[in-house]
Amino acid sequence: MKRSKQREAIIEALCSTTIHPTADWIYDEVRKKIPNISLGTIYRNLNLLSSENDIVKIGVIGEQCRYDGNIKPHNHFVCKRCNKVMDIDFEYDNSISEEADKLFDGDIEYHSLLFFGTCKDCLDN
Amino acid sequence: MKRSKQREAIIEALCSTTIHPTADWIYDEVRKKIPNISLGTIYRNLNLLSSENDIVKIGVIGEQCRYDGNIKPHNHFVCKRCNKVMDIDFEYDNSISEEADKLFDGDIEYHSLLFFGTCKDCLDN
DNA sequence: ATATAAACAGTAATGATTATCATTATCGTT
DNA sequence: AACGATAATGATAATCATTACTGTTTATAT
Repeated sequence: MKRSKQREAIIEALCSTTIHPTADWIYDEVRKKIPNISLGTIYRNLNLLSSENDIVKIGVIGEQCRYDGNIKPHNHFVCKRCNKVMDIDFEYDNSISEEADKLFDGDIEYHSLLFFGTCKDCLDN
Repeated sequence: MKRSKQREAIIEALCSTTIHPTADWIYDEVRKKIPNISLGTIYRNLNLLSSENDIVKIGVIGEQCRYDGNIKPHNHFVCKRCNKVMDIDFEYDNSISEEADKLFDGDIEYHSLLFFGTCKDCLDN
């Protein structure tokens, strides 16, 4: 894998925020520094980086895929009303993948735990 | 909500299998009984039923959304190689949504726990 | 400096899902 | 049993996030 300033800018944008952005958001953000970057480059690198486990592909929330620059194991809350994705600090056994792996007839590498509901902002409005 | 034989056939198809099918699979299945049913009807009803909590929308795996007729709380395993979705029998505390709700500044309704890895069939090939 | 392979920008294509709309089916009321 | 109100449907078009393609540029090893 060669270096590229585009890829570095994508990582920087992703790590600068906790909103768990979409490809579009990252595109807008990176264009401030590299105005002619292509949206295809954003997608190509997000896929490449997540396949290398340098970032986390959270999955499709609403219409678009969400990404996370924080690769430390943690869980997410998704607001069903506004589609906001937030980190959720919930102490539970993060080794459940390993435990499940022992019981499962196949190979379990990792897990994803998502909580769904309504965020405070939406409850207040 | 009025009855419709299309919706009933969709529920029947979904409950007849454990493969956690896509809308396309259900479309093919239901067409055996109702040959001129429309794909739009499949999508419309799957969305309606999941919003009424009569079925479960697992989410997008690979390219397409997967559904489950089994609404009893349970977890899923996703094979990253073949995109197969399987039920996984893993005993853990299903009340974590309620516990997380107490700690979270917002309203948590439910959670989704997905395990990712490689299934036995793929490991053998 | 040059070779070569990866990465890029720009654009077109793909394909799952949703929207539209005229028609049909359901169901409570008469 | 016919009626009226409205939910649901089939057929098709539209949407739009993501991926594929192609000719050009860039990084890096020799």
